[in-house]
Amino acid sequence: MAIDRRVARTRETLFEALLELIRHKDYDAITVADILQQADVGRSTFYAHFSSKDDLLERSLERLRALLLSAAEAGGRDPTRALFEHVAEFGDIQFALAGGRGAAVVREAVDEVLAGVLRRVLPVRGFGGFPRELAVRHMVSTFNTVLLWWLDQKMQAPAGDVDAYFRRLVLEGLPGEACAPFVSEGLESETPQV
Amino acid sequence: MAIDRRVARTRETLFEALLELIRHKDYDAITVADILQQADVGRSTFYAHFSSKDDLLERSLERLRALLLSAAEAGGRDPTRALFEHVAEFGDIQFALAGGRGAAVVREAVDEVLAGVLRRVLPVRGFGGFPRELAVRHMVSTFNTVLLWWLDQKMQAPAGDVDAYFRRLVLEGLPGEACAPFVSEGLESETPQV
DNA sequence: ACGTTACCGAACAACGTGTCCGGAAAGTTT
DNA sequence: AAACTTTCCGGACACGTTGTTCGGTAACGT
Repeated sequence: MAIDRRVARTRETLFEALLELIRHKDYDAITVADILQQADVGRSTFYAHFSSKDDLLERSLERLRALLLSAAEAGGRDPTRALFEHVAEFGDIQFALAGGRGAAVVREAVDEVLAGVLRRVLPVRGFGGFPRELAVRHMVSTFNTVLLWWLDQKMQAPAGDVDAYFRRLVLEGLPGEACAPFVSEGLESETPQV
Repeated sequence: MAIDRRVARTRETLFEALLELIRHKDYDAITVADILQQADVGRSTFYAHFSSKDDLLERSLERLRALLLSAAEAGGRDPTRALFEHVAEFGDIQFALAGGRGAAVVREAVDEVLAGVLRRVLPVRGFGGFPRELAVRHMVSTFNTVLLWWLDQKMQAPAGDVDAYFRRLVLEGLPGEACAPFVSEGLESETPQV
């Protein structure tokens, strides 16, 4: 007994309705009624599948997570570049998600995925004095920063260049002269070993 | 004619009531009625001063912004260290703000303050191939990452060490060997000049 | 063709929001 | 201290959103 076509169709419709609405409205400003109208679905039907608007969003993010994970794994030794390229394909969707408050939720999802991948892949020790957790978080936040900057630039640069930016930021940082006078002192000071 | 003491007292009470509630509850889950009860203030009085709960939050953040700005400026050539030290003083408040969803709003405020300071201080060009905006964002997000990591660690390390971490991440990045195999290829590849 | 399951649509209570008002209380001015 | 001004209270109100319920109808699976 396979899944009833109706439930599959209804859920799919609701997923896409939410995404479509997020494109134009802040997530917080979207009501269940809006979703129902967009999806042309009855109220009781909605609550038969999802317990709330947030529930619907979470299920949607599960799909996003699966998408990103498979993209990263398909990238082999170059997972971040694969992610950037993947974003380039589904650009308008991601771009829509980048604005407004709903972005925070999506950002967290991306964070979660990336952190999960990194924790699985990275060595336990050997971060040159940096706590492992801090190193992981730094890579994740840098990736997110580069990605959001790229989206705000409407993805003018090719994905490969963007990935190169990301790598340079993580591995080499910003050139010292450029950051003066903001980050001026303590350059040669010893870093604490924890 | 100075400001009526009552209005000053009422607003102050409401500010602190919101902060106190944020310590224990998610910002989204806090209702106006909660604030009224906590502050022992009438409903109509609340709306005489603030147009909504979000309005109250924004005004609260204005105070936070002023606080951070003065702290950063007082730090002279070492503004980030001054910020870390300031957070260490008012630790429990900041720590409370770090959890839950309300954190996103506060994070944005910190972002805004830092980005403003950076944009005022940093040179227009000379980022070694990095777009200026990307460089600014990277510094801001790295600062936020280090700060949040520190708070999650319950601020065990001294502020000076944390600031050193921040500097090293921005100026030198993570050691290459540590990041392999995640960031493995393209190390010596030329970086695009935009 | 049959039984099963999902959908609709309307109604419902519960809750939160923002506004309005008259009377009481605290502040300010002379 | 008295008169004047402003704020506060607290209760009531209309409104929108949420999540649930139920009988009738349509679509599905076998």
